Amino acid sequence: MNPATDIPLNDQSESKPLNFIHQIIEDDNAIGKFQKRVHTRFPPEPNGYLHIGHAKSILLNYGTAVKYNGKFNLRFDDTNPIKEEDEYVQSIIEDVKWLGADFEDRLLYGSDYFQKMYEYAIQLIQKGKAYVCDLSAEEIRNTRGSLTEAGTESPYRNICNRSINVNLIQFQLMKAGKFPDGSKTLRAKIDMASPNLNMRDPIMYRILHADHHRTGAEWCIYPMYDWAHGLEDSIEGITHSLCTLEFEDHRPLYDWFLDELGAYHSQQIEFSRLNLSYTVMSKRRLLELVQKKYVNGWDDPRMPTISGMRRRGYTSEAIRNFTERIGVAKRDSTVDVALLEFSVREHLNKIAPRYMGILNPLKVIIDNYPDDQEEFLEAINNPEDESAGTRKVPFSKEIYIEAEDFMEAPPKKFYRLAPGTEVRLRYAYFVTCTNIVKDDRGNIIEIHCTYDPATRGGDSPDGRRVKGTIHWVSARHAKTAEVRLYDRLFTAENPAGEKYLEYLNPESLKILKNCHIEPALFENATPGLRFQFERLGYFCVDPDTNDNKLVINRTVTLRDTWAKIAGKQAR
RNA sequence: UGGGGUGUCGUCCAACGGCAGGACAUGCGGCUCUGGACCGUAGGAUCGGGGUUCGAAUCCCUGCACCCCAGCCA
Repeated sequence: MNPATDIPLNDQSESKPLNFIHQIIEDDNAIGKFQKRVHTRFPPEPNGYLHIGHAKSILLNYGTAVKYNGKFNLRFDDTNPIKEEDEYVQSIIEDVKWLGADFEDRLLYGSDYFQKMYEYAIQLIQKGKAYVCDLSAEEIRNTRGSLTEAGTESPYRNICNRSINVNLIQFQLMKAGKFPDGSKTLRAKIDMASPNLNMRDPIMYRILHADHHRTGAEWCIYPMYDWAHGLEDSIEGITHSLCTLEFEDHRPLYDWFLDELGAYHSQQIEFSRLNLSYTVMSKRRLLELVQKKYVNGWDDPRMPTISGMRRRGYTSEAIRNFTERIGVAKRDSTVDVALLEFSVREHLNKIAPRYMGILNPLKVIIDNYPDDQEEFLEAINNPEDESAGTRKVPFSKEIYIEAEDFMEAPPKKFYRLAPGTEVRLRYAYFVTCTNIVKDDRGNIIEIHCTYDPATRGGDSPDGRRVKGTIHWVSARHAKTAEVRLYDRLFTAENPAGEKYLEYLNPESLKILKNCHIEPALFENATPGLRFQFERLGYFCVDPDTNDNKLVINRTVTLRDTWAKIAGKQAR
């Protein structure tokens, strides 16, 4: 700490340019606005699971609070009982915590302020700035005007028709449940001719005889977003109220309410939401994918949800690094999913222990290896982390290798096993392919090799070199696992529009039931374990795992240079 | 055609009147018991047209393109 400022010195703020929001904050602090206080919040509606776009917002809000030694609230914006559920509240709390955004004891609910909001509404009515309107939903729509034409005033708008006292009584009767749903609203009296549609006497309260997940049947009038949100920020003393671009048009209304009430006034700042290539990010569409079973729930590893990514094996640190890299701005943008995957690989490379596992097995018999012999060869657990140590991997006469690592007629630059070629079995021996066994239809069933005993451990005493090193698992010692391979959910870079379902990737999930893994992994395999299958990618143990079945998810593949070369050769 | 926003490498973000830079992606090379990781290297951008200025991505004018808004959703 710097004793003069109490600000942590470890951040890189001098070296990195400020994003535009932090620039605003520093300008604010320079003139002493908010007494140099910074207090942010993440205000989700509990009507769905959080996705990576929310992660951007959470980490921006939390990171901003940390950077300026401020506070961060988690506040549920739960003003619409029809759409909201406790299940969503619980999942959101879990996700925010998992991301590392610490809201301390400030787990808050907009619904806790309903009484206060009600009292504020009475204040506005008393000021002559709000009125009860009997127009139906359709009538309100018809009198709102259009983008280019002014609206017309409600007949209930003017005090000549309805005195302040009558409005007050009507509003109290609304709250008391005397009217059916949709029969009346409380509206702000602003300007039906405003070019900003949000200012055309916006609705503050609607009647909804619905049970709320927290307040039950206590209320039958519920505040609208524009009315509620600024008050929630105000009540909590939020300084910088960060939201996405589509609320820019709402800022004049946000300001109007707070100014008319003379209430504490936080500053709304808008930034552009995150779009990611090859996926969809709207709650509506994610809900549809879940409800129509295109995926297996909100936490399906193909989903861009926080819970899906967690199940897929992504780390919160990787997601944090990703959101750092993408920055914050106001222009519409679609981030390449490759950047996310890079962040995931980068972190997993440092922390994931390595194991060997065979996804598509091909049996290899080492003819000159003694039938009953077995030995245990030393393997490095993580070349990026010496403290991860080593382990012993069993070896025997019959092993499995990856079917893709053998070709009868190899193309140029294929550095793997082929008739007559020698490769290294990782941490084991050099082997040379001597024979191929096929079935009646010509499919390769197994291959035969000879090994060089002098190369034990993988080094040749005579200094001869091999181009390729492949992974393997001893057949006798192998354990079986189900491996789920995930690919992008959509085939289109931007699956936009109403026909987005047409771009669903039919190959986004492939289940391999006969995978062979080394015993050390089997012993350590508890759900959530993240590891690398050497040469294949990063994987994790899925919670579907039980005593009878080990289920493994592929998180992300390793960069595959050979696939690129092979792809070019095919073209 | 009202109002509010936004235009910089393929993508995302910087440059705050003074050499357009970084990351990812891509190409090439090196290294390697993971064709991984890592290292090096190359190509690649200021929406158009005017103007101000010694000097413009940045300021002014003028076009153009894209996004958002007519829920008793948030």
